[in-house]
Amino acid sequence: MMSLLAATRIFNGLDPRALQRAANEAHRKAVDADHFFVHQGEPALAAYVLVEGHAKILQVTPDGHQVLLRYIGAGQEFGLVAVLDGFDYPASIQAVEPCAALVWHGEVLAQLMEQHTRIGFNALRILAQQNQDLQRRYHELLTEHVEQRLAQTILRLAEQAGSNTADGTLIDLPLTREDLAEIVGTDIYSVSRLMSRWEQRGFVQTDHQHVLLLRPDALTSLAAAD
Amino acid sequence: MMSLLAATRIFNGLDPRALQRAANEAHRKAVDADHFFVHQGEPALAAYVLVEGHAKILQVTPDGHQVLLRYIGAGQEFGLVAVLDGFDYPASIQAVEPCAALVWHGEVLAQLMEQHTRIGFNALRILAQQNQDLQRRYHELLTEHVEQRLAQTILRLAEQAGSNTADGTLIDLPLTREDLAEIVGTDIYSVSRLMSRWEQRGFVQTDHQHVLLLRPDALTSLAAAD
DNA sequence: CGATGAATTGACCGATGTCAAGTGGCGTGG
DNA sequence: CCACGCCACTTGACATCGGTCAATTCATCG
Repeated sequence: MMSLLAATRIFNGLDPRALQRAANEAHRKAVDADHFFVHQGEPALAAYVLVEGHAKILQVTPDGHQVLLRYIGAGQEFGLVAVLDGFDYPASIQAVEPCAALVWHGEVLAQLMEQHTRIGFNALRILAQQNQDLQRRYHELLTEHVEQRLAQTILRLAEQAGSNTADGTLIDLPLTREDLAEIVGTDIYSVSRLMSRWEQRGFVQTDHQHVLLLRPDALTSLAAAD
Repeated sequence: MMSLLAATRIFNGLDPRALQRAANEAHRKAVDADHFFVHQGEPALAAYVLVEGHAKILQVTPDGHQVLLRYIGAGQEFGLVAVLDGFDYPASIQAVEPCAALVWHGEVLAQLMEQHTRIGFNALRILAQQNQDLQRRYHELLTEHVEQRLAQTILRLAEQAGSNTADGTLIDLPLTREDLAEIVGTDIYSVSRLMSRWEQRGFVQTDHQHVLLLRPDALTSLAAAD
């Protein structure tokens, strides 16, 4: 478990003794596919590091509109705001397959941070990167069209959850048209139309909730199109 | 200067000796209206706390498209990523009026953080709040129309930079139609049309780069409209 | 008083969201 | 094992929001 922790961004660069302490303080939590680790709006009491499976980070509006912010995989953390007082979880975390995570109570993690400033800097780095990522996508949303954003999205997913096959890169996630629509910020019809067109042109191949990326170069140029 | 620092989010809650140390390490930097403190993409070497004036935080795309993320005023900080190695500024900071700021070199601030974990937690809190704010606006962008977003924007600006007058809340910033367009993510024509309509209905009153908010309730209900 | 930049307004059109109808595949239960 | 129903997906027709272009007015400042 310690080597596992050493590979995470939040515990990166810690000396073995500190890692051991962190490991001792952790609990383990498993959830079934489609179930939630945490719900948006709840008081943020604990921070998590995913160790098995993939999960969605998503938000819902009062009117039921859902937005899928991103997917996370093993080694990635969520709920870091738990180290701060008075924060609620800003989003919900839903397992897309059976998942397991390590859990730290917020106060415990805060203590670890006080004694090992490295963890604090790591947390800052993580939040700063999330910020940059969000800013980039915010920008995309303001300035780019649905086709470009969908192309970007598929490239990003292939990068972070893709496995190489003989034909191309297969995205290892159950990915419905609705999921894609919630990421890109459109509806399933527009996604469907674009995917059909790309499939005809041989850029991608889709098969029941799975996407196989054949021509990343083609999508890259679509994404860049002015 | 110490009481000034004590009121900032980043140095909030520090004991006087630590405040004194922080104050000793700071430099002061002034810039004229329309000039920049930092430019997007430059290596982030220093962190700033604005002490006079207002500034814009903005991003540009290679194609010249500009996005105005938010305004900041006295006591607010920017460029905190400078405490981390290898980060570039994610946005540019432009003074909208003559401004002054306190400046810390990234490494100096990092040292302060190591010795006063409180600063680190403050920084985490700031980034977490920025994240939440961005997520909320990301969500708005995905799900809401231009009219709702413009209403939201004006309400937000009135809240953070408004002064109460006999007639209503005056937004104390030079605010062109283009500025609004860059915040909302639209063009000056759409902004102009909406503002005209609202002015006819008596919701707002505009006068050469200034906006006077007369009926916040009306804008609130517009912003909430489904 | 002319020049420059901000703002307005109308006409147009395209991207994209909405609605409707239909296909296909998979799992469940009879 | 079959049939039914559900769910994901597709496709077409249509409506509309809002972005683009063009022309004009207005205000400010040198």
